[in-house]
Amino acid sequence: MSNSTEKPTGSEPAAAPVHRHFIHETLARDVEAGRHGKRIATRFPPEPNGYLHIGHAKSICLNFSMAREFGGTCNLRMDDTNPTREDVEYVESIREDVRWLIQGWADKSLRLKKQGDASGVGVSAIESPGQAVEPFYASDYFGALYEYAETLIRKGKAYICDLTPEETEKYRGSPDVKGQDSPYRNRSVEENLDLFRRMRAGEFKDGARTLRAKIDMSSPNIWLRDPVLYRIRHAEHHHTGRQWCIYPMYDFAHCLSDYIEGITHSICTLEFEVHRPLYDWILQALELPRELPRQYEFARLNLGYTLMSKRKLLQLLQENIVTGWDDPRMPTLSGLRRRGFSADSIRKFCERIGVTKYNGLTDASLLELSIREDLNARAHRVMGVLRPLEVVIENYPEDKVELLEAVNNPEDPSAGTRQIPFSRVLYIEQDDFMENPPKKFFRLVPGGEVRLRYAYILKCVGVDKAPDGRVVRLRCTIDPDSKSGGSTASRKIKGTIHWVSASHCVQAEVRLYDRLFTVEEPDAGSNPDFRKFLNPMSLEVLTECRLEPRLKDAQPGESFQFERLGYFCADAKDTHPGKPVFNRTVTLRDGWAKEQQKPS
RNA sequence: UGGGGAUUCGUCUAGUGGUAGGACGACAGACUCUGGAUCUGUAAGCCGAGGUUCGAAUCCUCGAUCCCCAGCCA
Repeated sequence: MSNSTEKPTGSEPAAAPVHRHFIHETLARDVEAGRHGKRIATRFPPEPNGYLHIGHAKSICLNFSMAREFGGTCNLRMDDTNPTREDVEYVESIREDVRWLIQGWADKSLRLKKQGDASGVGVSAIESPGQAVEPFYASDYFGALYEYAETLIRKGKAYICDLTPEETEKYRGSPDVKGQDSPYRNRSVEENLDLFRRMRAGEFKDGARTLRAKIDMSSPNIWLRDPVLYRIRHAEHHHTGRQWCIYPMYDFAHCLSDYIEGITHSICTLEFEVHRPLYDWILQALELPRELPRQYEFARLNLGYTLMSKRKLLQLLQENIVTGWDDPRMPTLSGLRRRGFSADSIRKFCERIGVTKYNGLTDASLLELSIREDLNARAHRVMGVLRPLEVVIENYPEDKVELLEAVNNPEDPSAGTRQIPFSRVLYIEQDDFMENPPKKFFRLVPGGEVRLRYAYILKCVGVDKAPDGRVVRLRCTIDPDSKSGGSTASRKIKGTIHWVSASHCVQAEVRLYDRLFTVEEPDAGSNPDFRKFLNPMSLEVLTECRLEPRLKDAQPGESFQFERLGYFCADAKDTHPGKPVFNRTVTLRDGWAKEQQKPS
């Protein structure tokens, strides 16, 4: 929340935060009006058919922040009504990702349920330690849902339809052509009940019949043209096994799951706006005793240079374009985590982008800002040379080693200092030396000087080349009085570069990640093949990197700033004791790169 | 051309009849032993046309453009 813009009245402090998005305002109004006994209960209802991505994070943050703000609850619920696409692998990843994202922030609002309980009553996971808990499952309510369906039949508000899928489509009409009533629309309650029970008993094949709501085939809203409520699927369900061969559709299951769990505000994305009349119709048709939940819609996240559809992300994986759901180039929470994004930075990002009904395209720089901001404050600075160029200091004794003091984080004095070894042979970055430098290049050039970070001023006195002309070694000298903190240390030198001592450094693999696509909207347009826009440079693996000694002990997942280069984290999977592998999370802002891009 | 939504700097977002503000990005400068961080400054916007009003981003009318809906997916 930003600060109030209101002027203080008298000696009173400024008023409470004023920037509230429309969902927040709705909830505040409902609490004010005493709806639901002033209670707020939201839910995050992913379908376990893929991994959670940054778009889900927006929804998670929204739902949990509302629960948090109003002292309410937020249920984690698997929206698992389609057995053919769902899997326990996804259930587990979703649990982990949600927990990771909200940990220490909204975990008090999180509601799970006692293992095996199907009542829809939640428990606080952190307030009931030791208790076996699990997410809510829409599939836990299949029994209750079935009863509601029979109730609807008895009320004459639903019927069994024998139309084939193709016929059903034809009868439905099109947006500007009214539908026609199904010939089975006026079956008796008794016949409907009998048929429905036999559907459940497994007497019919997949697709042979459906249960449909009896609403209005001439409605301008297609979702009100007798929508299918139940379909036959002889399939094993990841949570209910072989217990059922009929499964409820989303529209039937979702509103009722909300009702069963006592959800007050059912927040979803814009594409469900046209379903809202159906959400309300089902709940009202059942004439339920308790106050009903209501659905609200917000715009899903679109982020530049990436994809935000589970189907397309799965395609990337199946075509081996990425290595898995947690490939650091993926916009999944597991991918971002592995890339080095903190939960904090993602929450900050979600707060920054706001919540509206405008379907926009969020600039990727906003996400980069969030992680840079976070890591700038927290990450320890280290020196690492990605593409080494050997430097021999001719006026430095061969057997001498000095330990130089370096600060761990200039943004945080409490992070302390460390000692780094300096010796006659060093590595510097190939990019930090140029024989024929362009204007404004102020690093090392033949005959020129540069400051070695935390060490001496270095002068290049000779360049050794391979037969092919490639520079293989720099012969240099140091100004012995120029040691950081020394007598002539304050001599002004334009450039400062990083380095490592050749005999002390650790060799490591570093993976340089870049955006996955070359265009902002790889899936824009009617039928685009987003693979055409894959960025061939989205991953570059460097195996000859030389890092300062302390990095040998980097812990999996630990983040650092490699000075002048960017933020890197030790890969959680491939880092082994003494043998780290680093992922570049994000580069530092690079004024030099910008300078180079300028036309001239 | 049926229905449902949306439209404010390049991007995201405030504003609810009374000076269009913030953030990112861009640009310029200061500072800097990270071309980082930090600081300062600059440019940049109400989809359009009418109307109501002393006064309109805001209210009314008519247009324009974009998104969503014709799964027995969610």
